[in-house]
Amino acid sequence: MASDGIRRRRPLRDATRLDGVTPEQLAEAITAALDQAVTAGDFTVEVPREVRVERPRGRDHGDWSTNIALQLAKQAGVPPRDLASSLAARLGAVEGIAAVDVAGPGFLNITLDAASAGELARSIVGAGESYGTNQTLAGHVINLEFVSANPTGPLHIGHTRWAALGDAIHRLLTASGAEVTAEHYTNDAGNQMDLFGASIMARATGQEVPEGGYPGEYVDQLAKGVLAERPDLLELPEEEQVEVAREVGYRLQLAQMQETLDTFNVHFDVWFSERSLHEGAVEQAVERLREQGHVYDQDGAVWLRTTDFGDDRDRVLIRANGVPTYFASDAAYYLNKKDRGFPEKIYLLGADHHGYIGRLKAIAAGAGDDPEVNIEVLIGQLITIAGARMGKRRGNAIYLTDLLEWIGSDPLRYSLARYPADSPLDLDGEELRRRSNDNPVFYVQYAHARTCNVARLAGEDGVSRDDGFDPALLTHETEATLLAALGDFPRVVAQAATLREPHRVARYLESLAGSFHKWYDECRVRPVDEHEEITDLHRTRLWLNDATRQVLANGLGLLGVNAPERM
RNA sequence: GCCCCCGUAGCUCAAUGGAUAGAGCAACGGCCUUCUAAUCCGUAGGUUGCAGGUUCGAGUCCUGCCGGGGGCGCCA
Repeated sequence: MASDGIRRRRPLRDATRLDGVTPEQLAEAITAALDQAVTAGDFTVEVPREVRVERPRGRDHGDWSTNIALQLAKQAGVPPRDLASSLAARLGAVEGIAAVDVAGPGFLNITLDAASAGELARSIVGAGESYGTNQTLAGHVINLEFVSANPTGPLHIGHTRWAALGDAIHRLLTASGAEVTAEHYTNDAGNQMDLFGASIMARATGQEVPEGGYPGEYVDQLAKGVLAERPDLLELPEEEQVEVAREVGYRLQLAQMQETLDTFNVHFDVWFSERSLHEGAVEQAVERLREQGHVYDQDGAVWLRTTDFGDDRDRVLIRANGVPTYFASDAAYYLNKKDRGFPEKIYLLGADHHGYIGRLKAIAAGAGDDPEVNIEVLIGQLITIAGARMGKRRGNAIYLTDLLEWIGSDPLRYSLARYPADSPLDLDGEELRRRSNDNPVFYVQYAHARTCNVARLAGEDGVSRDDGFDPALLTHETEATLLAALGDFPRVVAQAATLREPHRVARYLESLAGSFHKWYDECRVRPVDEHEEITDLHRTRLWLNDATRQVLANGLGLLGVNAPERM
């Protein structure tokens, strides 16, 4: 809010309703009404600690509704509609509530008066970027791991969905008060790295890549890069050649991955190297699990008895040849996260890794943790993007860089964040490319650009928020709808964070953009021409316009999508 | 064989156990000397795979089938 020292016209009246009527206040009012009804002897019931207020689908059911009467009717031994009527009579007297209706089997539909509802516009503008943040997950300390690619090639379509969703979940959890570390586990140890080095070396000398190596065209580029950095490569002793190719190639490839993710607006706090676990941590992890009594030796190998914790078979930690398995690294990594002080560890894995859940939980249990509390695995179905060009590249891989060039970061991120992770997805690439309302991202972005345009032109006309605000003027049906949508945002954020479902934010934004466009169509913010006097109606609508801009921007920000000022 | 996910409009997908199951695309029809027509308004489109069960109420939860996808290495 402006702090220009100028007194506003209605400080006294507005001061009594600074935040409008929030869902939380409504819930409290309902609880109070229940208490009063019980005290008055209307019925006897145990008043629940928390009453839920929800936004009905349609405006004809009011601004907010609650099913509390339906829930308590049985216990109270009173017909639900009677119980609802008792509450309605008491709620109707609450300041800011214009009407309370009993509907259907016993729903309570609550309609706010325009002034109370309209106060929200000013609250949102005042809160700015912080509107929507909440404390639902306060106190949660979370390690969020996603993507976790091998650094032996470019990120491909399989990583893309998790990059978009993981980053959005990171933002959602943080916005809901959790302390989150976004982490990428780089699988830079093991046999595949040697194959990677050998593949680069082969291409550097014009040979075919070895059996099981990496055939992609990018390996040629890496070979050139390695040669540019190490012109002496081919003069080195043969054993050193592969090692140098591997290490320099690794560095180049990792840098490229990081650059691509940066372009995709995906950010990690920690890039964790698997190698760092092979300097003692893996052995220590095996010993720690052995001390807990879950490790045994058989056939020359070292096993973890994961069947004790629900896995369908035991797993090898150290092979008979003395080399630790990938699973052993995972165990060490888990203990490392635990030691670094993360009670909650969230893993985002592709559907092809779902067999890993049992093993990860066994590790947690074996380490003395509670798998149901300390581990959360989100499994995402794989996606296909029809029309994606893959013919040119060997290996039929679709790379994230291709998708970024072809579709663009915003439409790609938005499209991936728009669907729940566990639904299989088949997107049409050409549809995502089109700069039209075929793609909902432009619908939402256009709404944002429109709010910016309105604000800019209104400013040129001399309409200023600071000159007046009278929420009682926001009486149009589309204004009530828009305000109700704006008020729902914090709950949507909290729910999306709790359920780890960013698509709820996207769907919400589409609905909000729709409410805005309809309002824009019906209600003018600016004077029609220079002869029309500027009134509080113009100014108050500008508040509402700017509040909408803020929520659209905040919501798009949670998805890692830009909010353009012009389109 | 065992385990996980999915099945909703012609297509891609929504819907904290709630009211008349919703959007977009595709189809058809209306509004541009307009605060930006990437907007808005309207028409049409459904036995939520099938059969039971749980309850005031089920697309949602439970059981069994049918169909699609994925997973079940001393690979990573």
